Amino acid sequence: MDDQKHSTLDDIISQRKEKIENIRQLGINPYPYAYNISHYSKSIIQQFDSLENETVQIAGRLMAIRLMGKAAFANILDSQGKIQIYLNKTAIGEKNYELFRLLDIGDFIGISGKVIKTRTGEITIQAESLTLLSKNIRPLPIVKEKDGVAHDAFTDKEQRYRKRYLDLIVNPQVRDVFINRSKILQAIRRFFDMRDFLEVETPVLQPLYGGANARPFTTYHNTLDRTLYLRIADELYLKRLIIGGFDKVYEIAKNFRNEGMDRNHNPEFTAIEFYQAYVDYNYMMDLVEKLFQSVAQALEVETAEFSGHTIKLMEPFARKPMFTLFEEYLGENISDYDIDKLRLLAKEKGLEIGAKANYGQILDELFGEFIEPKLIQPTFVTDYPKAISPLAKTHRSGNPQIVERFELFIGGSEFANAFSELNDPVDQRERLEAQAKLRDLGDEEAQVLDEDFLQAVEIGMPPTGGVGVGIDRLVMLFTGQASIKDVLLFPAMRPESAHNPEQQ
RNA sequence: GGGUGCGUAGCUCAGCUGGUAGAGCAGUGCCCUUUUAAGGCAUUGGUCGAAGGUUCGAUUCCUUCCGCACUCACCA
Repeated sequence: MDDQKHSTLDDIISQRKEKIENIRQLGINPYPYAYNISHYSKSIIQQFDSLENETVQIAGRLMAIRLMGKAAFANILDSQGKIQIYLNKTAIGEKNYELFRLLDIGDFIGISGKVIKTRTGEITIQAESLTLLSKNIRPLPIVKEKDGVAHDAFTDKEQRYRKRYLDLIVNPQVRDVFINRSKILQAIRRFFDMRDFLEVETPVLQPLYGGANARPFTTYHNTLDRTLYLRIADELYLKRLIIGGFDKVYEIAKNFRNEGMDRNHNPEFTAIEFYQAYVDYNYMMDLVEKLFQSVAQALEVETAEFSGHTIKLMEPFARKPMFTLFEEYLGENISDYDIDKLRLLAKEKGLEIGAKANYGQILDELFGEFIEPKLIQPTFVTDYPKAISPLAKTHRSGNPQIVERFELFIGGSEFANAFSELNDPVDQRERLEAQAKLRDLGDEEAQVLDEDFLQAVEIGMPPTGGVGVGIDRLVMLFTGQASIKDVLLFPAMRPESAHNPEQQ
């Protein structure tokens, strides 16, 4: 017998193409146009008592075949989960059984049949008819499972990220993460819509970029014959809308930053920014706290497991001025330190500080090193140095070095950044001019002076509170994922160029 | 960017101090009409990430490069 067939990947693919021809010769279209579904796997299992012996029609992907001569069990995966089907030659007929023998794991099929329980008690659909819905020609990773333990699971992270469709087919817990991501986005939109915020869209392609300290992506518009930048933040456009008279606006959008990639950073990431007229950062703190809690409610959780800690989400978030935290964690009241004393303190604590660092930057370094990692439970840190906050209003206390700004920290990382927005046009111009000087001195992340934005502020901006929240990180918190790649369907990956040198 | 580790069949993994590779699953053929990591018998399948080097001989040792993970630094 020369029926043995090789099984390299190419062999398997050509075998499956032959099967497609065989199926066509049976008079069956391997790629039909539609199929009527009456139920999904999960609803059949949940409603078994009322569905027993009823006829249902389901469709999904064949994930396992246990063939026994003239009968077979198989598992079907649909959008809700898996269910077992049972077929035998007598019930489905000669021709359909012949078709079944030409099927492979990975094919889509439709099954019409009775809901039964097998001898071992598994809810099963006893097929009365079988319809091929789409033939697979490239083999899937095979994952087997017993007692909830997956065997030979598809675990290679690189392959999972590069071929997310396989990851989603084969790893059900991955599907859940992205379902939860969608629920989180829905909850956020509902939260702002209920409070009469207007959802807006502002440019991704910008002649100038601003609103954050970051390096941009650069692109080029042929008709305009000029360089454009991909947005690094929504801030300056959303403020123009507050100036334009919308009192409450929000935007959920991709930002692009031409910086490093690691488990907390992807070159494109999603953020929400929201602005409200006539309120200050205290009001916004309340709003952020309510936002997090309403997301928790939408997911029906009160805590989150994140970076090895149980985060309590439903209790009031701590609120502490930066200087108070310094006193708590470093045992020193540094509120009236000048730059030299700060520099000395940093040195004593063994922290390397660049020679050009200003007062605010040294303070920020100290904070990032000694305090930030210790802020595990949700904590609003308030009142930041002015030098690192060019868009925030000077503190009402009168200390000219401090602005009204807060950041929310959870599990040692930043989740939100907010200001009482600077609306004094003269002050704002001076601050952006100071940033421009930093740029001239070589700080690539310093902000660009946006003349149109300054003119807008000169037209008059009401007192305004503004907040930015990183959505990917929020999803990491609520889904317990340690890497941003696990909450992005298609995370940025370096090209696999080794096998395709032409693509370079 | 630095450090550590990894890259072997479609998938999951072995491969000891160098002698051109093995298993399970998937595939193929046969048996099997309530199985469930179904089972039984047989069987195919690999430029061992890429390129150089050492060697009579490299999956194994060395160098460089590519990719991924972890980690430190930086950033949201």
